[in-house]
Amino acid sequence: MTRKKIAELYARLHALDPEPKGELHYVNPFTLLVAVALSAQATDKGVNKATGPLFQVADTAEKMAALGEEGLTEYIKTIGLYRTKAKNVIALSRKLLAETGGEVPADRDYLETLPGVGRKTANVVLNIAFGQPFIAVDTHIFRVGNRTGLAPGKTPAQVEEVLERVTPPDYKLHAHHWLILHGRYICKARKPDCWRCPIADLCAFKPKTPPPAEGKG
DNA sequence: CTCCCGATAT
DNA sequence: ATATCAGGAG
Repeated sequence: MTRKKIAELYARLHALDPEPKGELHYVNPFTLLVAVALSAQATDKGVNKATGPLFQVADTAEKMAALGEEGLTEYIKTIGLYRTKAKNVIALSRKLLAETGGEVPADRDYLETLPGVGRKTANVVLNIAFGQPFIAVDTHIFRVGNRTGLAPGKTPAQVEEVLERVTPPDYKLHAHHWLILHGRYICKARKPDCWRCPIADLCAFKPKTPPPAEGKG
């Protein structure tokens, strides 16, 4: 995609949503870290349903560690991959407690040493909790980057590298949310709503199926 | 590459 | 019924 088209793409997403926000619930960097760790292969709504009661009881590494694996499991049983997640969240809470006193460091290399925390989760925490211009590539952004031609890549790491390189500096802080929200509500995995897409004319993907029939208005 | 794994949309 | 959902580890 040309630099001109890329600038136009971001300008439109910006105009439509000047202050885009994520939909995972959290109250501090630690709860954001946990919420994102729980969100792998799960919906935001499902995660929020579980973290509501959970964070009321445990909103710090110390309290989370005190819950223990069995205690945490009772809160997150409704989330997919819950056994692995319970193990990881308790382990990362204990690790933070031992190594930083429970504080979440704004350091990507350190964050990636935590169990259950990879590149994507670390980038989300740095971007959302600490306001740093990193672009976390999740399933939505991976799809949007490839479909549109904005950031093609065979792996999330490649897509991230391209996004980092082609995204104008002024847009880097919000690029993550713009692209993820676009992917969630317009550029959907199964049936993308290209007919109401604000950047369709800039996009490499051309749908074969026509828009659904209008209800009588 | 496989495994993990319940809820929801289609 | 099945694809998908704010992935990460072995």
